[in-house]
Amino acid sequence: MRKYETRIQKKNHSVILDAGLKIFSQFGFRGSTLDQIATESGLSKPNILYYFTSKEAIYEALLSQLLAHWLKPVHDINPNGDPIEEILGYAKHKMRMSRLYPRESRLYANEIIQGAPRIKNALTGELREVVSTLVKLMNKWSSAGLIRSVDAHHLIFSIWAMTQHYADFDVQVQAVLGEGDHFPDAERYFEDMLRRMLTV
Amino acid sequence: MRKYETRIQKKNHSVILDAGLKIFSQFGFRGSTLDQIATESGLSKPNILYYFTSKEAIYEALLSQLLAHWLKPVHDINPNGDPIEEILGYAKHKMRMSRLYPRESRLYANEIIQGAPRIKNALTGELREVVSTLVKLMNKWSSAGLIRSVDAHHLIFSIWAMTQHYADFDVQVQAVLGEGDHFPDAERYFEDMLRRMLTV
DNA sequence: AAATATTTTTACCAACTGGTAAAAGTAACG
DNA sequence: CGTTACTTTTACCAGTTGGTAAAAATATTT
Repeated sequence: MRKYETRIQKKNHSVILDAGLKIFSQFGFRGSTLDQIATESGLSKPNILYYFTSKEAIYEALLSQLLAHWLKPVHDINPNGDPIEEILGYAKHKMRMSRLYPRESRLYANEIIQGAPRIKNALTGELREVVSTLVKLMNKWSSAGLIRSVDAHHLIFSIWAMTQHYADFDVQVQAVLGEGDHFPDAERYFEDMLRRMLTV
Repeated sequence: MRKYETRIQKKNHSVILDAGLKIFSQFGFRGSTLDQIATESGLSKPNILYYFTSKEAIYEALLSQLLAHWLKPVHDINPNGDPIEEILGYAKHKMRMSRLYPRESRLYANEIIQGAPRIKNALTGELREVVSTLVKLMNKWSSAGLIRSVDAHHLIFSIWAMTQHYADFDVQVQAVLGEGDHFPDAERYFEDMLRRMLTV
């Protein structure tokens, strides 16, 4: 018997996930085919099914990492730090993730737009929980007069909406502004917006 | 010979477009099938292809209305009106459209996320043009000291991002906030945000 | 180098896909 | 009511889809 995971397994596993990410993020689950993933990964279709039991298994392996990935920066928020800087830090972190991981963002967007059929439980579970905690913290801050009194839920939604927009609607942004990196300007605008919203 | 469009044609044409909107907005172009549209519309597949030459023709008929539809409220902006109220009016109008036409919003989102393969020309053409005009107007307003000086392009993006978020990510919003109509709160938050951003 | 475990390829398949041809059915006009 | 124009159904097809079985090829261990 061999070890649990061989070199080859480790490599092909990640090659397939990477190809899957590229294809699924572009076409959604139903619109993607194993043949596309096979071509993209340089492996044959049956070879892919040697590593993953099905097309769905690849997709779910990708999805399962996603939510945790997006929620990680929430946990970096320090309840004892300076409120405005903590929220701004979170927003900036999220924006940076949109720049660095646009495919992940689009995969998530596709899943949500299509009704989140395979992730709804995580949304009403983990996501709701995390948001609830964050909302309580923000409300505590605003009660203490440290930030302006705003609807914390919708503040969070606006952070998500803005940051994800630059990843998911990249084509549109590029069409309007021309090609190039527009994140620096976006970040400046966004920081200004949040400071205005939160400064008492 | 008959008239150009019979009753039956008119009805089935719209029945098919409505079914197509529902299916395409949920699965994107590649992920949708004629059989789904057939089932949804209550017509047989060949019958659908009697009214539209192909699956793509249905999709493009839907797309062709979309951009104009989204841009209509921009043209209601009155350059001689009160700047803040004009921008707010636009934002509110856009938000209302997200509530009333979530399927259209999702269809558009799907198309953009997937790289806008059949609409890119319209983005670099009409959309860019309209945005450019609006940006000039906003810059004039801020030069005249009527609104705060902000990056007009990113202000527009933030309006789009926020409004579309409530349509496209509806499942997520419902998962976090519970089921119900969250547009009133969203609109209140959004109005507050824009006033804060734009008031000198 | 033989034996064993792992990886890849080849050859398939049944279900589904977008689309067509032609016949049958229905509506409307004269 | 018969003719013509329009609509729908039936039967079909070639290409694609996710997936399998089994053999061939390659690594790894002993």
